[in-house]
Parts: sequence; structure tokens; C-alpha cells
Amino acid sequence: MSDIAKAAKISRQALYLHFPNRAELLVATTRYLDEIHDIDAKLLKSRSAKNGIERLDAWVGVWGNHIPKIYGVAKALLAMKTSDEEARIAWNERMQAVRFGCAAAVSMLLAEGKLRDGLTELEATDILWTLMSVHNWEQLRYECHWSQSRYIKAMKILTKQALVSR
Amino acid sequence: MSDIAKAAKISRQALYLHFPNRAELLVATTRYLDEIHDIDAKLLKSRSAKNGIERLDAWVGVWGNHIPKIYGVAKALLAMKTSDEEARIAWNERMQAVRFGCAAAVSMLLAEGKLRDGLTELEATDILWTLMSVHNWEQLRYECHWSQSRYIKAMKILTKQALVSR
DNA sequence: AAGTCAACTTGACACGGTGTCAAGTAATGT
DNA sequence: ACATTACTTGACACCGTGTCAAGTTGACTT
Repeated sequence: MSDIAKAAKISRQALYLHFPNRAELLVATTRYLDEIHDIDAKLLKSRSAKNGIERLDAWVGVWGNHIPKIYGVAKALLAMKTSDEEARIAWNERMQAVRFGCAAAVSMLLAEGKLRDGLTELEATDILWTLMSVHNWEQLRYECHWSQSRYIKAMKILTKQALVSR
Repeated sequence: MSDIAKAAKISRQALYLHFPNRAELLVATTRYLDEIHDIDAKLLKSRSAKNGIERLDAWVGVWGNHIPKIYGVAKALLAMKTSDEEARIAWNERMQAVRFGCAAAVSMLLAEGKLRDGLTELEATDILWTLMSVHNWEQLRYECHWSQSRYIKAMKILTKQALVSR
């Protein structure tokens, strides 16, 4: 908090006049970042895909390219969520929104009969959601030193292999 | 630290007579757990698989079933690693050992010419390593409420889809 | 010109957790 | 009788979060 205050050139206490605690500051920051990067507009665009596979690709592209923009705050929130209940709830809410995006893509595949055999709609959503997690992005991007474009490319392939019937 | 001391029925200070700090206590605990559960013997067994696909399956089974046993400590170590350099290094070392197991399975697939087209050995290792991360286990097991056996089953399928050529 | 309000300041403090230090004790072996 | 080892109690420093009180500053009324 004092680092942030310093960067904002106000006192640490003034920060508490704007945000009741660290968790809410971080949550407000993610909301601000969503707004700045116009995530809603991008999601809307992905919804206009003309078939399930295209929609899956679009979703992976939109969310996968949004991760680096929120990563800084996401990391802080993730670190907090083990000890701070409010941070845990805030993070879970955001991740449920992501899950919703995953479910929409899966649902379109199912409607076209293109969901891989033996996968229920829920299971497929769970898998897509897990593959597209911030942690996986982090691991491939930083631990494995992948570039962002390589990550996106690999994820498009990986998710199709996992979900789409042949 | 005081909770652990309480559970061990010694004073908090006595804990510091055995372990210099929290990070080393946790690391020592993972080592102890590895020993107790005889991870080495299980890995050795998986190494006797007669082909790449069987080896991949065996590896996913061994590591995937080991995760729940180390999860408690792993979680604590993961939570620490953002702020504690020693914890970060300790965790990375353990994860490099896991990566080594992944690399071995991939290498056998490559030798048999069964590695999926367009995948380098390194890329395939990165993908397998990421799929088999503790975070993915955690998400499927707790966030998605999957059973352990379902997790193992799905991971065996998922990794084969991702890595093995058809 | 006086008064009010909002946004900020400085400075103090409580609390919880980690790690350190000093002094004392109790059981074991020599 | 003595030393050693493994512990104890109790104190303290440091850091980060969050709280509280009192004072300052500038802008906007009336």
C-alpha cells in the first residue's frame, strides 16, 4: 500500500480514503483495466462467430490476449486469496465470468454436435476453463519463456484437440 | 509457525531449533512426504513401460496421484513464493524435477516417432508440464469438484490428445 | 471577509506474523 | 558431580495492514 501511495504521490492514508482495503483496491483496478481495454466490446465481437470452432478460437484469442493486461493485478490478487477472504471472493467472481465465456463456446459446439465423444457440456467447460487459466498462461509465458503469440497459437490447437470431435 | 508448534506440542521457538525458517520447514516436509510415499519407487516402475504411450500414461498416473499427497505443503509453498525468495527457489527446484519426468515421457514418444506433428521435444515437454501442474489439479479437483479418479482419467486422455500423433 | 466542506496531510497506534536473543530447566550420559 | 542436549519462557525488533485524531489547504458559498 505504501508503495502504491508513493507511486500515486499521495500519502498512504489518503489511499484508505479511496479504498477501504488492499483487496478492494485491487478489484477496482481490475475493473478499471477491463474498462480501459474494452473487454466487453471484444467479447461481443467474438460472439458473432459463425460456428462453434470459430467461436472457440475467438474466445481463446480474446481472453488469452487479455490475460497479460490484467496479469499484474491478477498476480497480487492470487497471492492474497490464500489469506484474505475478500480477495478470494473477488477473484472467484472474476473467474466465474471467464467460466461463463468458456461455457458459451462449449455450448455452441454442443449445439452443432461437434463436442468430442464422452464429454459432457460441464466437463468440457471445466477443461476449457482450466486450460485458459491465468496460472497456465503464467507458466508457459514465464517459466517456459513462450512468446504471447506462441501461447495463443498453442492454446487454439490444444483446446480444439481437447474439445472438438473429429 | 505457532500453529505448527502447537500441533507438534513444542514451543514455537523449539521449531526454530530444527528449521531456520518457514521456507526450509516446508521444503523439508515435502522431502519427507516424498520419502514416506516412496515416489522414487513409483517413478522407477513407470520407467519400465514398454512404449511411449504407456509411459506417458504411467507418468500421468504416478505424478497425478502424488499431487494430493503433497498438496497441503505445496499450497503453503506456492503462497510463499511470491514474497519469499527461498520458497520460490525451493518450489522451482521441485518443479524442475517434475519437468524432468515429463521430458522423459516425451523423449520416448519422440524416439518412437509418435510425437504429434509440429511439436518440438521442448514444446511438448512444456505442454505436458503445464497440463500436469499442481494449479490445474487444484482447479479441477476443488473449483470444478472433480474426483481424483476423474482427474487422472481426463488427464490421460488430454495429454495423449495433445502430444501423441495419430 | 468569514465560513464551510472535501481532499488531503502528519503522526501515532494496535495487531498479527516472522525471526532473534537471553536465561533458565530437565533428562541423559560420562 | 558435570556437561551436553533438547527444550522452555519471555522479551523484543521488524514489517505490513488497517485505524484514529488533529491539523492544513484550496475552492466554493453567502
